[in-house]
Amino acid sequence: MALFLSTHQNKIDKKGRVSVPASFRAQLSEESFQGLVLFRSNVHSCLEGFSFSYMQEIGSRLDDFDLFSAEQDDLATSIFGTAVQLSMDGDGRIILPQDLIDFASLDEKAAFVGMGAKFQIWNPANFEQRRDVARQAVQSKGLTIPKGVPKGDRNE
Amino acid sequence: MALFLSTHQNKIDKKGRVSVPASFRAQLSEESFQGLVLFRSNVHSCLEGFSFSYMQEIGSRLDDFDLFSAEQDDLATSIFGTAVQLSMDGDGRIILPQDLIDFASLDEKAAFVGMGAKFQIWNPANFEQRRDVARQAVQSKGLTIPKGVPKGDRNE
DNA sequence: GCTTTTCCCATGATATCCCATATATATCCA
DNA sequence: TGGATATATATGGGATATCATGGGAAAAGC
Repeated sequence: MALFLSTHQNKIDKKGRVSVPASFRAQLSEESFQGLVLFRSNVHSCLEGFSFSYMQEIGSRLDDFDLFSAEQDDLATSIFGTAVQLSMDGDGRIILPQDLIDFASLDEKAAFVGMGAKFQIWNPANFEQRRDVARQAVQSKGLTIPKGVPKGDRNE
Repeated sequence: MALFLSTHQNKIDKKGRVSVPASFRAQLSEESFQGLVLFRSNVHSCLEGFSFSYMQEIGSRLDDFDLFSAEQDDLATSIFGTAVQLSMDGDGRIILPQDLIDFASLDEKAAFVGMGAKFQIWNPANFEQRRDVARQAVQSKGLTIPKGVPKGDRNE
């Protein structure tokens, strides 16, 4: 499973290209499809990035809903209908579609933020505020990571 | 299994032709039959699009209903009875039958909406409303993608 | 005959590929 | 240790391929 770590700021050139951080590429390179999937965050004005196989995993889980059920339809519309599949060029760059650039208020720089199994893409200035808010929330609420469930009992 | 992602708007020319989005074509090209199956949605005023092999999957799921039951008869009629099999020309275009154009209220543009294993074709304006409704439903009902729980152990 | 469908080619926009360069990091050898 | 060389990364730009779309010619149906 991919593990995206740390924050990297890369430039968006005038063709709309951004280099995916090399360490993220290393995580994605284990994939059969050399690329990634982006969609709009439901919470923040940022983009969320996943490996292609993670989307396939979501796709097969959606298959467990009844076909044509309202739940399946709503989820598939809001997840797959708004996702964008991007391939990387030989130098590890993707082209950000204009509507996603607008959604995340990106201009000349994009901050790639590792979130473990996924990552986010932020306008660097907006992310600094978000990071401060998140850190305060963790402190004030005393948030912790739940302890590990034995491997055999996990929902994976 | 095919995985249809993202939303693409393509023009319907005066011959009734529409380009199937290139990424959808790539998914369909793995199929033995180079084409797709369309039928009327039972829920929305849009068209449902499937690969031929996924139609076979639907057929086998329908077999789980009692043969000759009223439900099986209704579903089979509304799905298979209205389905059309369309082939693509050398440039990846299909010709939409007039009755399907009318059913989905299509005019000069068609929005191809990826839904994972299937896709939908919408009038772009109608889809924007549908997308907003779906997003609200996901948030208000708290819908999430279920974790991969073994089939018998679910709380559904 | 005429209409409708299928096939083929042209075109502009865009994405992709390929190579060049700058900068940073790592490696090596005296 | 220190300096030189090699490697990896990010970025820029030009050449090429792909895609969506339009239109015409050939083929098929009525």
